[in-house]
Amino acid sequence: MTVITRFAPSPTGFLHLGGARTALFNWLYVRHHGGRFLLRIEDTDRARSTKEAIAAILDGLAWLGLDHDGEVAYQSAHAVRHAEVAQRLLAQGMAYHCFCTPEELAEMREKAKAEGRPVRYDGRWRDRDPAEAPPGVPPVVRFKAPREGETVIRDLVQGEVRTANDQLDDMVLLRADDTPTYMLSAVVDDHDMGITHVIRGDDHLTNAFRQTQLFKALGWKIPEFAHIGLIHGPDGAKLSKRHGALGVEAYREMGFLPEAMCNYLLRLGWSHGDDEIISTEQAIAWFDLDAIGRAAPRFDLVKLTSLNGHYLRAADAPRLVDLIAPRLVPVLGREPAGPERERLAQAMGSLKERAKTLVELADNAAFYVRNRPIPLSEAAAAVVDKEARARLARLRPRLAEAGDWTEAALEEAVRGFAEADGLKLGQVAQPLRAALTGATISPGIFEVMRILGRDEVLGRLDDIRQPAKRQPA
RNA sequence: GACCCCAUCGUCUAGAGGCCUAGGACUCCGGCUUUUCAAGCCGGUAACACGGGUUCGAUUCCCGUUGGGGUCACCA
Repeated sequence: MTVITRFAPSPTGFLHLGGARTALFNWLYVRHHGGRFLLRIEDTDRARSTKEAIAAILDGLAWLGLDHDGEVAYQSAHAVRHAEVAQRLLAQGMAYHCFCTPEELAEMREKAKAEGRPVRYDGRWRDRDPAEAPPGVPPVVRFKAPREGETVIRDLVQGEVRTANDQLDDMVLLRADDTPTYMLSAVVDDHDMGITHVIRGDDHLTNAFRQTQLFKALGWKIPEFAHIGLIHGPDGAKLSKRHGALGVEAYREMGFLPEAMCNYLLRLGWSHGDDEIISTEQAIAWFDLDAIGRAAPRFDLVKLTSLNGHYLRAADAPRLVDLIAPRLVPVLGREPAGPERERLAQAMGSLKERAKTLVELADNAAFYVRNRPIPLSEAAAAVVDKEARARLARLRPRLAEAGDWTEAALEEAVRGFAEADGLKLGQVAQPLRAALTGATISPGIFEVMRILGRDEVLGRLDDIRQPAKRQPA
């Protein structure tokens, strides 16, 4: 049997973390077993669905590298088919017209609540003659759900879960305006698309019971279900706006790499022994549903950040230069060009060890391409006091005359100077660092000098002699 | 409230009756290295929610309690 899964987001917002993880699991399951991963936009609520949301979801998936097979399906395009299925159920006596008004329903709910009874539709039109229908009330079509017995689903993650049928009321299939509801659309589309495995958030677990009943009534094969725990915030409650729940594009903006995001999301609720760093290839080879934990995991930005640091260090220089180039526009006024990019590429090796996000990386790299005179941080300004400036002034000719502009030669020159002056290396290196990078923290100073080049180094040393002309950082 | 689900360090988790003196990762704290900061390496703090069973033996199985979560729309 070919495995066919789907990711079926409703386009009412960005691709949030939970959705991204659901998509990832669906994608991995298919890539592992061989099969098709379909994408279906559940836009049956046309009032809340937007083009922007669809674009954001598509962008998010593309960024994460979760490519789907075939064309994107839009659920709204199948509305006629869905309605036909409802009519068929109606004709077979497995569904019925309900003439309750919204007000009547609200009243029913309130009364049940007040009496401490479960809030459900009481089935008052289930066996009533449509001839008794009140005038002017357009009916909805409700599913005639079984009232006895129980519905059991064998969930691939949650195990066997059962619910008494009297806990489930008669759901609406077709609204008063004849449009299909989610419950109907999802079942019909899953059947029509040949979905074999429904992997989705745990919040759909109760829907699985109703959908199972519908599948049965229609005489269709029921797909396998796998309900994965929802991602929770630090306080244990479902990730929501109040936790600052963000779309994946926000994490991209914060400087996270897609591979770090995928690795993090994969390890959130799923594990393979003690493995932490897992490549996409390994993930495909190892992934399976039975290793998914049943409990809801909490989102931990610190761990994501740490993982991102790892992938940043593993990334190659040209790619990182490409990624930070747009982030350098604020300091350069434009994206870095040829020679600047070359300089950045050379510096990337040691720069990436000092950053956990692309934001940090760009910040730390900026001094390499800044125009002179470079601004000094407060701490750096404090380092280059009068004495330190005098020291640098004495060092300058030595550098100007240095034979080779290699790290070894530069180190020898600076160390020799420090020794001759009876100084510790740090007493020379820190002022030098401040003058050349504008900060008290940077990669090794000799590497910085080498990459900056003799002219730039001497120029920046000259700049430091006229502190009055500088702008504060 | 009803129904359903869940429960190992702060967090993500390993563990599928004796391999557990409960392992790994992140965080945190030390140390090494050192021109700063990282990275790296070494070391440390930190958990089986509670109560009953079952068993020669429970983190692992069963029941209950507690705690947490999810769902109860003409939304998806």
